[in-house]
Amino acid sequence: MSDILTAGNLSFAPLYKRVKMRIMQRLTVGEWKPGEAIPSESRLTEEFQVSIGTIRKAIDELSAEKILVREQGRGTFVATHTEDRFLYYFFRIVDRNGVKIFPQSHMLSFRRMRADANQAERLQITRGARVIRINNLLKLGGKPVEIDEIILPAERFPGLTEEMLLTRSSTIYHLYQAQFGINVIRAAEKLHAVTADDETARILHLQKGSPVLGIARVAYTYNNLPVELRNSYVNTVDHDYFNDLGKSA
Amino acid sequence: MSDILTAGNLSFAPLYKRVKMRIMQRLTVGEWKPGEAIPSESRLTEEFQVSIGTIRKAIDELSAEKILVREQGRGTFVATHTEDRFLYYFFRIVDRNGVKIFPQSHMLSFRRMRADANQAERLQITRGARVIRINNLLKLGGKPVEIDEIILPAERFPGLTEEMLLTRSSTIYHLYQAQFGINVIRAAEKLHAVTADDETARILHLQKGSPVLGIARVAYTYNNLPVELRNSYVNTVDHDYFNDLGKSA
DNA sequence: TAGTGGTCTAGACCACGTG
DNA sequence: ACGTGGTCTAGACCACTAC
Repeated sequence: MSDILTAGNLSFAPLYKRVKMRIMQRLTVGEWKPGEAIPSESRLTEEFQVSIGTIRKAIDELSAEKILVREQGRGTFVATHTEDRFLYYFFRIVDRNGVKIFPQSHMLSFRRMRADANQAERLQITRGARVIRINNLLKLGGKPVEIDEIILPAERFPGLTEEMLLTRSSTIYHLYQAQFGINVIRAAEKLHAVTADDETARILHLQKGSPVLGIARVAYTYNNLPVELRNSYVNTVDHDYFNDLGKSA
Repeated sequence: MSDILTAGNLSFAPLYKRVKMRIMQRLTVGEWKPGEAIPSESRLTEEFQVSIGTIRKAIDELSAEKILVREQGRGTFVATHTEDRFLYYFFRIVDRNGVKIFPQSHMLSFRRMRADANQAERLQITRGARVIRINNLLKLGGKPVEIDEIILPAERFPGLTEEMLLTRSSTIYHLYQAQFGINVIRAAEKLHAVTADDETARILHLQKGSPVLGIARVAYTYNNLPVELRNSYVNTVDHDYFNDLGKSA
């Protein structure tokens, strides 16, 4: 990703890269929304006045980046945060047998506050800007496994209420998308082992002073724009964080 | 990867998939060795009697999987374990500022032994088969950060000696490749937080009972064949394990 | 049956690295 | 100057989905 495109200059980029960027632009402004089909390849040829091979190469890259999803015989769709996609890309906790199950989320608190220096820097907003802090407990198979502290820039989530989070039926990333048009497509995580503080230990049913896996995440939407901060602590007594290195998928 | 191909049946797979598999076959048997150039695309056209577009699509996938590396104007090469590649794909530890530096490895022990049930299962060998156990200490900027226990199936590493490991000048994956023709292309890791045992704490300059990040890795070569087991413990006081979710690269 | 994405071909021209 | 991979085109046919 770190090439001429992220640098902003695409005047001299290959045609298919420019087509790709024009498609991304239209996704960014919400012309084609998550779940919807984009125009067919042959229609895009007319629109962009390039050959179908060039269109295909642009879409190839976008679908490799999980921004678009192709379905033979049906069309090409803007990626949505279905449970599958969430489990596959953004939730890495597995049980001792390597099996991943869908977590149940329980909200512990919801509060509006101001960004401190660190949060502001990571979210690329000004210090003191309004943010929303959400604390969740995730259970797997009924057992408390992870606690999350989520920080959202309030400006990007206008009208977000506690009620909306309590009544949501699917993942929070799906809510960002459906309610605020924010499509999380990437996240960077830093993991470390720490001693659980007393409250964390209590909530995760661990003894005082137990080690937990800490995860600091920044989630991004199109154009590497940060939209969510998340600090998590995971009880890894019966679960692991799974990671596959060197895979393309 | 989990499609018709890994299932072994490729009679009805698309032509480019069959070409890809024929190329992989020749990599597996060592006809083209890491670092060497494979024949040019136009030469492969003659050899396989398919159009250049089909060859390109096959190579596209292999280079997306980091098995081949294209270099415009020069040719297409079998991927090698250079420092860059190692750092990028198989070494995830960064310092507090997110900067990755190349680790210095110090061998603590080298021993031949027999696989226990768990090792045998993960390496897909028979219980009691000969294995080699290597313990290394990794330092970053002179500070002890990670200890590794590496288990290798002896059969795949004939003639591996302590001496070879002590005198190697590059990464251990490079040694597997140069000395034994084994090219690690993928690894699966499970991470958890644990309390360091006393010896681990001592070696990593941690207080007794400190939390450390435990990593259990299985490394694979072509065709998902496991070739190395690795259990690591990382001092995450000044470092993190970095992971990028949802990226294609 | 019509429309979609998936495969495959054949050829032209460009950009790059090497001699 | 030559050979390499990179881009782009135009068209044919196949496989799948929906109506």
